[in-house]
Amino acid sequence: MGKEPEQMRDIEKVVQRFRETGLKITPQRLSIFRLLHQNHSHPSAENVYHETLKIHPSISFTTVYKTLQTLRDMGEIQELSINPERAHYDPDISEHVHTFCRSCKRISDLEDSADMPLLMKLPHGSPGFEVHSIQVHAVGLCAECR
Amino acid sequence: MGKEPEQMRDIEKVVQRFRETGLKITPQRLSIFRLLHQNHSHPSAENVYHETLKIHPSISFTTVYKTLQTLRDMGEIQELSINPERAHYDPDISEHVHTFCRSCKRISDLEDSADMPLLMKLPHGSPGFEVHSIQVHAVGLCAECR
DNA sequence: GTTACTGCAAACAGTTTGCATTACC
DNA sequence: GGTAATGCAAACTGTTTGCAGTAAC
Repeated sequence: MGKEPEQMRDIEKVVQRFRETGLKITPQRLSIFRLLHQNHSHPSAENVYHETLKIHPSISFTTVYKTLQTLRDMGEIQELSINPERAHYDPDISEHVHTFCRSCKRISDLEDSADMPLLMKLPHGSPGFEVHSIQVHAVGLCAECR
Repeated sequence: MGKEPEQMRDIEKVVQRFRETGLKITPQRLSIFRLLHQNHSHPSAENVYHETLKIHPSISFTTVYKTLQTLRDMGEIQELSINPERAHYDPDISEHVHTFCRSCKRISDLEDSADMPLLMKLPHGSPGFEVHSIQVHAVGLCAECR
């Protein structure tokens, strides 16, 4: 069956944007792209590094770090400021609510974000402030940690 | 005229909670309490340190840092994870929307948070997740930086 | 061949801790 | 007097950079 078509399309799009911008497609980068789109656990840079290490035993943290920066600057992924200890990354750039567990530090998507579109209109009314994105974080304890 | 009654009450409450918990009221801590309640600019630990330095020229960053931790752990202030570079603190623990300017890094309160109570109900529906607080951040550019 | 990426090592910045001294209660 | 806070200095952790060698195009 191969890979899921959704992910393949996502990765193809990123690859195309890289080529258009004159950026190079390296095996390391491809692995990072794939990892981000397969894994929806909102990994930190360190997490991404350790995972890609399984495929590229000689990849450096610097490469992972710089690739994440590039993707973020292109708007292909969003950098989450939820965990004060480190940044986490999300390939899903649509606006949705995250839950953050204070105990295990896990970040999850809130499934039922039905009212989100309505919610999004809210801060656009701020006088003079140009909203690029909205982050909504529910901070607390997950089912396992309670 | 003296101090505004609101602030005095807030500070009195904190002082009382400290006494009840067996924590000591020092001049350094009092200055930090006052500063937090007078200044609504969502200061970082460094900001608080530099401001208190004007009153206590020998205060250390460690003291400021530890006092902020204590206040946060007591739930008297909230620690904001908006700016990935550093933590900011807010004595207003009511749920309200913050704007964060990518350029000048300033954090402000969104005045018009009328729909906030409605908004707050949303993530409480997450199965098994116990919500302690909700942070809503509008990230973008402020009027001055545009 | 040219240009950009990789990976190393080192620098950085904010945060956190251990401990002796000092101050509050 | 007993207990906790202060302030110093140093350790820590995640983030960021400079640069020589390497690989993509």
